[in-house]
Amino acid sequence: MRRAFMSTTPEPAPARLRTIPSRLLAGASIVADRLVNERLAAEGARKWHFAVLVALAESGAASQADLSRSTGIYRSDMVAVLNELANGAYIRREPDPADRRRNVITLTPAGRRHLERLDTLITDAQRELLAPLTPRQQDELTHLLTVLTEHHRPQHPRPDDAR
Amino acid sequence: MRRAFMSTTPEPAPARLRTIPSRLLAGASIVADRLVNERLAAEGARKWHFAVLVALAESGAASQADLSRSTGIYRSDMVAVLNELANGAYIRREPDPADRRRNVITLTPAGRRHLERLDTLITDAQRELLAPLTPRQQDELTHLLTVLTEHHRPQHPRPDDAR
DNA sequence: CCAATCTCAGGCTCACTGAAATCG
DNA sequence: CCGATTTCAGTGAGCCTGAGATTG
Repeated sequence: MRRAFMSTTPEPAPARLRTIPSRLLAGASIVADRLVNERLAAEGARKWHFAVLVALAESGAASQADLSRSTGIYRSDMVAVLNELANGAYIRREPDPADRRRNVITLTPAGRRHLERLDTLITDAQRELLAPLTPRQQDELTHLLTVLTEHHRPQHPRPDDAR
Repeated sequence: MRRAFMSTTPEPAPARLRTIPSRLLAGASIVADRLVNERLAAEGARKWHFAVLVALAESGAASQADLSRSTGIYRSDMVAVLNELANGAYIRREPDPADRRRNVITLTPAGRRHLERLDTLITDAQRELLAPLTPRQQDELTHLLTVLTEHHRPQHPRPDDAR
């Protein structure tokens, strides 16, 4: 039929599978994650590090539960992420004198610099991810995904009172 | 200091995080997967079951390596999926007389019926997923995701000769 | 000798649950 | 007693690697 150079016969996915939105989303998400992680590896970081640092930079000091809600990381996983960030001296974790159940997480100057480095890497990754689309299409995709996720909230059902 | 009446404050994600395409894709993918899995649970199935059954229905009998390439499931995981499908008598797995390294996987009549049930469930899930978008937007999203994933191939670098 | 297939035995990340200890 | 917070322990899916045995 098609007289192309199918030398190594890649065994294409059936049409019935290729157009399923949930499969396309999964595929795109894997591509995106791979791009992001490849970049962040240069700084020995993972995407959650970036999310936590951004949240701290935007809202100032916060408790772990606050960070969990604003970044979408589960409280259980937050512990490990904060340990890693504290090891790099990017954050400080101190008990809250006003409410001694809480830890207050604070961004250090080193953390702020780290954030700016990660921000560059993340931005590069997004650019590479969206490169095959026109600027107009990039905005449209972002918009459509925003509508989708907003509508299906609680997308992360609030890590804590998820019961 | 801070009065604690903000007990149920949802603590929104920072703007700097909310608009990052890779994060939006991850969020949408989670929503989609949850929707799909909730539906498939009614038949005790998972999404890979559907993918394998579709591939078999479209291309007829195939080896496990073929199925791996056309569905995107890794050869290691394929074994377990085929075991599960064989347990339900949805497929048969027999050695290929022409090439005794291979197994020939065949769809049974029960498998074909199972596929149609799963297809309905998957279709329902896609409809619910895309419900917040207009039909025009649904097509656009599918198109944009297709361009993205096609461009960034090998998205699953061909499970077997990935070396 | 090289390549492909099937299988097992892991790896890691991530979403998610349960429960204990502490505190308001 | 109730509810919120931190932490630990663990599950299960999904993506991915490596290696051995068999066959072409």
